[in-house]
Amino acid sequence: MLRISKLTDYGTLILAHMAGSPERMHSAAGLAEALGLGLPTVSKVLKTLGRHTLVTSQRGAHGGYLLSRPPTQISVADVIDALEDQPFGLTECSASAGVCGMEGECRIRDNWLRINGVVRQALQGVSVADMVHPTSGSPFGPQRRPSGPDPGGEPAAHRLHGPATLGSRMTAACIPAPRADDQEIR
Amino acid sequence: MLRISKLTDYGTLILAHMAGSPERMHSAAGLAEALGLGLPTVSKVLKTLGRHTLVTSQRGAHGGYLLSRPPTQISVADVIDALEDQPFGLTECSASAGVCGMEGECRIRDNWLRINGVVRQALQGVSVADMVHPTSGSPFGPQRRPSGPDPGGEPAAHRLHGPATLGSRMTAACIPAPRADDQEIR
DNA sequence: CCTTAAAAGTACTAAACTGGTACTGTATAG
DNA sequence: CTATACAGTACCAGTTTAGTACTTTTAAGG
Ligand code: FES
Ligand code: FES
Repeated sequence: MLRISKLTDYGTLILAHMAGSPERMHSAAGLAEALGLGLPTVSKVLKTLGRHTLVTSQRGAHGGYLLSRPPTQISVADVIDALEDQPFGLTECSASAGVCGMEGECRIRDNWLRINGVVRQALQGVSVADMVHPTSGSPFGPQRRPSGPDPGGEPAAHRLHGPATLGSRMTAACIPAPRADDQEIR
Repeated sequence: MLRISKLTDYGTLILAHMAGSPERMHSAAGLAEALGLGLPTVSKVLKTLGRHTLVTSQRGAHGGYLLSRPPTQISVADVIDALEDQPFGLTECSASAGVCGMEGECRIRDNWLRINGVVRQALQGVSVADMVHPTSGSPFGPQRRPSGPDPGGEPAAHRLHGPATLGSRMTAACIPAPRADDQEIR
């Protein structure tokens, strides 16, 4: 489906939120409350992020999570790497070597590898600090940005497909402008 | 998982194979045999591609499928659009408008839209004709190929002679160099 | 006509994956 | 010593994907 998983989406959301006050320690419960997500879910995501050293954790009373590096140094690609358990790549075959017996003769694998590379560059060019910005600044990846017109203007040439149901409340995750009662660890 | 679906992978594979002899009509059975995929599956993919006008079909005896435009004008993004039934976008929320009630206040949606744009550009920069090339040429189009006329006849005689052991089942899909007995419609 | 080849359409099922939850264990502040 | 908060594991239900089967329609050719 060419989508990141919801958990990964939550991850970027959480980190982006934390990037808003990088010095502070954030508890899982506080983040869950602030973002409108379930505590067990947030907890799960943070645990995984911790395992991949994107956040550090402090256990015990008044514990919580802290970004382990400046938010400008955490790219969306990092988040994906941490939360998606399969290696990066658009096709199974091009994601890792050795899974397919035909690698030697395959004529399209190289091309997938290159596509993967370009996509990854794009993802590496955006940090979670960029995400929290109101989109104005952060002119996006230093590299590779095709010199063409801004993709935002993409003509509506391609029709919408199916009804895109999925009527669940919040599909992905949102950063609802920080609330007053969001005090986290005080 | 940030993967395209297998069906989509098959689609690029099939189209890349057809791009090897763009003028010829290919039957679903012939393609299935040549690529080592199941006929019902190939059939399903081609039907969908037809519905999205990437290929045209001819029914009846000696029927088959034909690329509906020059292969240089069919991008990987087009294939994805055709075969993935959800609209393009890395997150559900950024893929289409109106699914999320928080669009107004969301502070990260814009950034996802931009990421989507960059990724899409990368995917649009590669045509199925590029895919069949031995990776040497085709320095990965900056973006949209000039929609001008296709450079005409373009040899397309990329006939590598290959053993094509075909025995092993492959995970994704491979282009095993075209075989001698791959005559399709004769 | 009649037969045969081939695509179109519909529907179903098994398997895999995802997302979410529960429960139990461990560390730390006060 | 107790309350708090993270860690790890396991499980389950819902969804999605991939593949198959069956029926119908179209066209060519004798
Ligand atoms: S979550 Fe839907 S727009 Fe931000
Ligand atoms: S299919 Fe695995 S390498 Fe081509």
